[in-house]
Amino acid sequence: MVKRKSHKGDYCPSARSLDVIGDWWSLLIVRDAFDGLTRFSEFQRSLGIAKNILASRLRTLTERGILETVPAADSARQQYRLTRMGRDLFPVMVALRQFGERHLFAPGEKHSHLVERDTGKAVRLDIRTEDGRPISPDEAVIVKVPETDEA
Amino acid sequence: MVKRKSHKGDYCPSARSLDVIGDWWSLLIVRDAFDGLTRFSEFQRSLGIAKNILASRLRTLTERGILETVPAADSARQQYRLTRMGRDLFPVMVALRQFGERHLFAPGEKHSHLVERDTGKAVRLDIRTEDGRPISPDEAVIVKVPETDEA
DNA sequence: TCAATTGGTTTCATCTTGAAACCAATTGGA
DNA sequence: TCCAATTGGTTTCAAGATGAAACCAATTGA
Repeated sequence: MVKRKSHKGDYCPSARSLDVIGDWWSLLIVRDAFDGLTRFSEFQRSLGIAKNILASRLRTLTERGILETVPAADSARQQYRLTRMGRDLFPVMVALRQFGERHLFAPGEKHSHLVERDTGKAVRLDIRTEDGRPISPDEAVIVKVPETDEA
Repeated sequence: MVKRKSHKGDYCPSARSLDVIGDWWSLLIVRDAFDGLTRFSEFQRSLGIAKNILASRLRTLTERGILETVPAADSARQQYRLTRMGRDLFPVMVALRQFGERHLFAPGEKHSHLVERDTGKAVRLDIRTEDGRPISPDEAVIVKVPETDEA
């Protein structure tokens, strides 16, 4: 779905990612999948999404390799589960969460938290160089791919 | 814009974030802003977005505190610049980029890179506990806010 | 000074979304 | 075992969002 415009050919990896999961519902579905939901009705109840839209989103997420359907275990129905690729969206979820926590809640307003299972410690994202040094955003620059011979 | 549904009241910070920047164009505009673009025409050329849609997005991003307009420096026209809040979207951009690099490019296919300005070293995201231990996604769990008195 | 560019707005056709009705298959309970 | 409810959708249709193009005032540049 989402025909309006495609960035599939873009050299920017962020743009391609948005091409795959950049609509309103897809990432919320993925979030719920991380939260353990697997069934059509669970997603629908959780999100309050129209059923036709949910069906469409589950279909494209599956086509694109973010979700997979597994025949079942206890039931004749199917389950939707995150693929390896889908699980690799975890940092995106954490980043969105961290931004929301910081800016979108009033002081004192309650929200859910992401913690390590065994210790209960908060989970955070760090931006680092490949050799492990933490850096701040303004020290990072994007190096474009050479199109003709310009840097 | 984007009237279809709101998650403003949601207790999940990710959902609220998607409420603010979760449409097709907004994050691409933010990406370009990180890349140094400031002018209406620059965004339009870079994204190939319809002008009415761009105007609408710039307006709501500004209303929501992601961008701000600064009167100018060399010109009578305005500039759009990331606010502090907007700059805090950087980890989201990096996360999307990292996902795209990993899964959305054919082996050998070229893409832009994010590097530290001074050293040229690649920039990556790490998921860690608050005390700095790196952890994997499946060790993290979401703790919901107690609604009535259920955990 | 005059043409081109910028930064939009308006209009309109097309596409997407959402709500509701509908339906076959599955499941759960009496 | 039988029937009702639930699940996992699809179809239909109205309303909303998007995109292209035309248009326009203000700015800039030569």
